[in-house]
Amino acid sequence: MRPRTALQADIPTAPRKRDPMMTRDRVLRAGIVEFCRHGYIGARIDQIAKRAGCNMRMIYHYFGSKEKLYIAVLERVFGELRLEESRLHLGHLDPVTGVLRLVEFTMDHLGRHPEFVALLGNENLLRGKYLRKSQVVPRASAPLLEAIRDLLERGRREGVYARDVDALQLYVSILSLCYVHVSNRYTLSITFNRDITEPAWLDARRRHVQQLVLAYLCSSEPSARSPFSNAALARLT
Amino acid sequence: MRPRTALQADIPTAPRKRDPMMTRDRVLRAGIVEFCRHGYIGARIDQIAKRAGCNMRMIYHYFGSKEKLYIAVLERVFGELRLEESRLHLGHLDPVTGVLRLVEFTMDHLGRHPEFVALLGNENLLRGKYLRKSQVVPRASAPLLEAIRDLLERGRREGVYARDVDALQLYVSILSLCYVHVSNRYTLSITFNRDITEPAWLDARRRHVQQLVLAYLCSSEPSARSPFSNAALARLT
Amino acid sequence: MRPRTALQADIPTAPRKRDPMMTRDRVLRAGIVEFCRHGYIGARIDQIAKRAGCNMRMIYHYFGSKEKLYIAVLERVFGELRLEESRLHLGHLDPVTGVLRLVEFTMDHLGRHPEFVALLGNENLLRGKYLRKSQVVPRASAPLLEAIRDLLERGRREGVYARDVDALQLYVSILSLCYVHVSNRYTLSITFNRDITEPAWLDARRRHVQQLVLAYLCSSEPSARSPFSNAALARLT
Amino acid sequence: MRPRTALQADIPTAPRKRDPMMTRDRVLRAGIVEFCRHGYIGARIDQIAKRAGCNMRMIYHYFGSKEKLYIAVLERVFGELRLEESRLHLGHLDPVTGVLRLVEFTMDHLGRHPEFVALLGNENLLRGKYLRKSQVVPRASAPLLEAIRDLLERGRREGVYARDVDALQLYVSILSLCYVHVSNRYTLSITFNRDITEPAWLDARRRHVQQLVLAYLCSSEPSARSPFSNAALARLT
DNA sequence: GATGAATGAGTGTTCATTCAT
DNA sequence: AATGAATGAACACTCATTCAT
Repeated sequence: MRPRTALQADIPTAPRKRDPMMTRDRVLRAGIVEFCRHGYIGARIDQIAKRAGCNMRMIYHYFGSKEKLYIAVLERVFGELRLEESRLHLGHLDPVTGVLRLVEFTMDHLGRHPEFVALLGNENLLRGKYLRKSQVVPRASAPLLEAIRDLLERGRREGVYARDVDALQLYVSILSLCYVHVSNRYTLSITFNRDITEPAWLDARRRHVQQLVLAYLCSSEPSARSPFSNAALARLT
Repeated sequence: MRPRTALQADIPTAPRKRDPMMTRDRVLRAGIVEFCRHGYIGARIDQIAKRAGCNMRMIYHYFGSKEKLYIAVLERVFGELRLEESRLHLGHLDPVTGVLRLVEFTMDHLGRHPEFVALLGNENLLRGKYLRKSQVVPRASAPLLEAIRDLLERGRREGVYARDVDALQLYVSILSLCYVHVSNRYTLSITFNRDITEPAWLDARRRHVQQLVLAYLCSSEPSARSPFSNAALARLT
Repeated sequence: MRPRTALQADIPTAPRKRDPMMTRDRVLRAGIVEFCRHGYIGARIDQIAKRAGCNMRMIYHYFGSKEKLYIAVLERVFGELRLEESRLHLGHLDPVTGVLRLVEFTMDHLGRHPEFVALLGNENLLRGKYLRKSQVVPRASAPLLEAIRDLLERGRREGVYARDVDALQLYVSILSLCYVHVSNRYTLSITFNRDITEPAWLDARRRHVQQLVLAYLCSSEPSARSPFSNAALARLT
Repeated sequence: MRPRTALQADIPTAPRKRDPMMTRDRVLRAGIVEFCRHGYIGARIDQIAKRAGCNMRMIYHYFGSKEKLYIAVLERVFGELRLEESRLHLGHLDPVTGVLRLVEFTMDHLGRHPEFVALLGNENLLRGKYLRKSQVVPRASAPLLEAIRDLLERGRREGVYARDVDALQLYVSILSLCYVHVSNRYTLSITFNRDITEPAWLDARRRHVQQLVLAYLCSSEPSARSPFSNAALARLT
């Protein structure tokens, strides 16, 4: 059950006559595709207009400028992610299932939206210049962090999680493990001479990441009696 | 011992007279900065010239085109990474120390070169179009993978590593864990309302990542008797 | 009755407001002048824009590129020639009148459009690179050749023309005799130290060319009894 | 027996060491090729340098500027033509043979040097701007005209030529008839959909032109009793 | 005599944006 | 609401030419 999102180019081709909201929406979705594919600077508004099946002038009519359209795109795409995250209902799942579900969802979402990943990467190239201007996005991720914190706490109480883990560090790790093989799929495939976009490799990666995360959460910190204790581990403490 | 590299904007400002190799090098280093900061499309030739303290024409004299300069930049920056990796001498270290060393180095290198990370991100936005054209880069990463494979094998033989791990998966994970908080430091800082570039957070991250990796390598696969086994884990096997 | 054509620089200077076809036409006519005067490489887009009284950008709006504008210019100028030729109605004239009419028209047209001649010369310098790309021009000259063929045949039947002449050879000769004193008027005037653009000389030339062509068509091939037969003529047969 | 000229690209490839006159000559000959092929504006001095197997700086050393090199090229190429013309010794030939010889030579020379024709065309595009600056060329064609005048006069005296012909008009006609199918070979081939550079067509053309010229010279002016006299001829007188 | 480095003024072309209808 | 025309500021790249060795 993989929800479809606006990232696919499923913009209706027939330009409905005189349907303002429709046109606005078509422009926005065309913008998502264009900005994801070419970044902010690389995006061409005549291409967006063409893809939206409307006049370039319409884009200015509805969004005012390239920058404002771009910000609208950022908000839409982030909003979708946060919305879907909220639907995971992590608070209703047991700690292990919850973490695994989050990993699975994150990997699926990024895997299904490689161009959203590209958009993110581009926004970072711009040092967050536009995301910062958004009124909505910066406030939206608190619930997720709270849900993770809750999972970790419950896991500790139930004795299934052995460590005291920072929720943000954990989420950044989960995100990272699900992100780079998507964001850097081209350079990785080239430098390691291996197509890392093939389904078999991606399946292996999902298992690998879930085991990584769980092994960490469920094992205890290294100690003198730990089987993998040695001199090098001293540097970790 | 953290070697400084060309990524910092430490290009001598005084345009030495009639020093061809010097000029070429200054252009290359100015190109690294400009391409890292603005990506391929956003980079401006005249800005590179200005930063290199030379005439725009010189760039074409030495590199022929924006594209060729960009490829030279990619090769330089990748070459540096691979060179430093080779100096880790992973083959001379015991398995645990070796992995920790690799994690440490990767985190340091990416942390010290956030703009190299941006360059990578941009090259992926372009779908690897230019990296693919390089004659050097695609061939350079085999040694690293071989070194990791060797570490894992020795760890297994010595009984310190419990799992049969794919070297590429492991390296992609290490890279990921060291990469995203750099590549996405702006969007993460904004969405989580927390400055993740501050040294304290980065130190915590280093420990977190090293523990994550080691916990995974040293623990055994989940089994029926495992303390953290439960229904959810069935999906992992 | 000498129709004026676009070759003269009679482009209205006042930039009418919002008249797309007008603007397009003004660009085309400005292009004719600029390309004729400086050739393809020497022509400057900004000069064309200035002459057309519009923005450089408009040229790309209407024609797409310098090359496409140049091809449009070629097509316009050739089209004009072929159109006027078709209006001669050679088929309705008796053979002698027809040939004289064609000579007269060709000399007039080239004489009135020395810059079209320059344009032709330049296209040959480029080895026909652009004319070849035209969809229209290559097909347009068949009717003329057919009309000449008809004139020659009727002349033969009526006994007024003594020779069996190839229509293409004849037309190339007529064209040549009307062409070079225009195309090469500068070098000829310099090397022969004589202004060959003065009306008196041009009038003399017209008579000379008409007599040359008619003398050839009406006389019979040299034979043993021919008054101008001699040893040298042997080489002609 | 077709004399070779500098127009062929027979520039020795080995850059002789320290042979000033040699280098100068190589530059000049490379310039002929480049200017002929691309015209004045289109010619690239780095291409000339490369073809001459020397440094761009040498061109400025020997010729001072692109313009001066171009003028030197004009003088060389014109000088060659006039030199060869003088070797025809028209004064020693009987009138018919002389004219035929001149036609033959002109057709051969232009046919063998299509790129010289292009150079001429280009110089006319520039309105003779550079040829005018030459000290040598403008004065060199008087002997040829004198020789033609002598041929015509002798022909009249001997009774073989029936008309009183202007020498310049005749020469311009001969030149024209030998010139356009070379200068305009591309546009003619395209517009008439026929390859006019094939040997068979050129052979036919030579015969055609010689007959055309001789028919004119040897026939008398049209009169009332002339077989080809009709109403239309009235306009010729 | 000979060379490679260096330069400034263009050149065709592109782009986000505004005007007029 | 919607459109096509029009614009000015860049942009990558080129060229004849000069400088320094």
